[in-house]
Amino acid sequence: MRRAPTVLHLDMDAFFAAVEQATKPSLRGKPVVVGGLGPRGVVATASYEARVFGVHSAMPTAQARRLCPNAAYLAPRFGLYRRVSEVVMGLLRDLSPLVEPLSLDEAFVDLEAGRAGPGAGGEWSEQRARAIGERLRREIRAATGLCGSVGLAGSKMLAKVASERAKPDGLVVIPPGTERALLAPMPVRVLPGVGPATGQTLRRAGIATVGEVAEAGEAELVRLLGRAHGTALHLMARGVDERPVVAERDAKSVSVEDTFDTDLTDRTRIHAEVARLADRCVERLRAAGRSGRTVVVKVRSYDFSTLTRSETLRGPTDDPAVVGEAAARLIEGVDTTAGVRLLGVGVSGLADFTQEDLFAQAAALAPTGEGAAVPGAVRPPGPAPSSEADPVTGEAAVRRLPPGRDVRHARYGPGWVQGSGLGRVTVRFEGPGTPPGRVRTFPVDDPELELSEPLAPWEGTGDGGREGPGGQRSEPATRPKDMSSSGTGAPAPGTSSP
DNA sequence: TCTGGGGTCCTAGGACCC
DNA sequence: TCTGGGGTCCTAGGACCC
Repeated sequence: MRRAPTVLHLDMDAFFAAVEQATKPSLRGKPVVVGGLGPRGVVATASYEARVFGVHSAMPTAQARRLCPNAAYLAPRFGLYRRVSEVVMGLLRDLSPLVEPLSLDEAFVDLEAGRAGPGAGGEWSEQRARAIGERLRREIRAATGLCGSVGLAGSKMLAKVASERAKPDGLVVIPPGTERALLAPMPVRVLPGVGPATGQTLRRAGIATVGEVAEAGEAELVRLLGRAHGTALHLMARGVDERPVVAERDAKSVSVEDTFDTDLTDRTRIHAEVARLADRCVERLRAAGRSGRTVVVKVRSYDFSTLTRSETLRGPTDDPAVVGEAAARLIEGVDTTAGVRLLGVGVSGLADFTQEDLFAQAAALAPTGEGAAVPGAVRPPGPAPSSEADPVTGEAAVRRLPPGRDVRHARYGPGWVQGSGLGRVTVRFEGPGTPPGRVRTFPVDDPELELSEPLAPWEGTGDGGREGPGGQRSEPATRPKDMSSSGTGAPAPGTSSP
């Protein structure tokens, strides 16, 4: 256990919603809900203004609308969130090479592994860690305009507990030595790995607080929860957490899934959807430069019961045809007559692309390497099939103009879709660097209106010259060493640069 | 208007092998 | 001629996390 609080946990505040507010000035200070907007959507993130009404993550969007009808309901813009996340993670890597991202908006940092660690800069102390955390928060705000909360402690678990207590927009240190007393009265749910089911099991055993878990004894916990879970919990409850911060690991599986607005029963349609999902899955697999051996099909029924069927190939593949055929075989064996609300296709048992190459080479050299007989052995050279071309139905058109979507009008410049329907679309014309903008309504097929790429909080809308995606180098020049004393608190509007 | 989408890890049983 | 064990792989399901 560390003697100084040098494990840092960063958690961005209401991340998706905050990015939306940073790039849509009219939404600042207002309730914003980001998530699925369809009949079966759920909330991904609610802004703090929306949380006041009881809206929270994982809540059905329909329920959120009842609780907070006046919020702005927006479809997620993952590409933009990823770009903002990369800037934030870059700031973390300036603190230490040992950064472990947990998601787009969360990461651990091992400060002791940093350049400023012992050997380079002397002893660690609470004061020193706190100063680094506060500076980080200023840098994040200066670079992105967003708030992040920081927790500092002697272990991952406690650092996370600390950042939770720091929210919103704060910093909390849990000095090593104080953790056990701090944890004892807290509910078991704060322990990582304790969810609804484990919480229930513990409650039935008369265990409600972390202190009671600590007193329960390892044997009892193992009996209740199984070997791995029981021993882990026993340690955590006493504040013992030696898990190291580990820089990002390779993914172990890739999967895609779709929930349908209404349940599917038609067999032909189900097969077509599985084929589409297989293609999308392989696209992602290839983009990651990986291949995999096990193909998984997932089916969620009308009653929410879920099953999976899997098949392991003789060798890893990234061939869309091979994955598609395996998925088709697997779905063939599932009774879907009662209705299907979700379908998914995944690939696991991932291998590096290089290994796949060797395998493919070996197979290609084999005398009569029949592709079908040796699944995954041979990949035809063609490109991965592109995903389905959307038919230009009315429904599809609406799908492409979901609330929040970036558009651009030839006369009025960049803006975002506030709503659409009945052949019309309402657009608010504003951007990261502008004051709150006005709303105008157009026919959905207005030739002067086109889809456009998101602007990041630090990208001014200026004279409207849109460069499109790929402006990697137009990212803010993040130089935290130079910026540490110049945090103005506002994102640079950057209106002067073309 | 009940319940998204992307993951991770663990358990357990059966097959198969030594 | 029998109740023996252990390891690994595969499949399926479940809990949990963000």
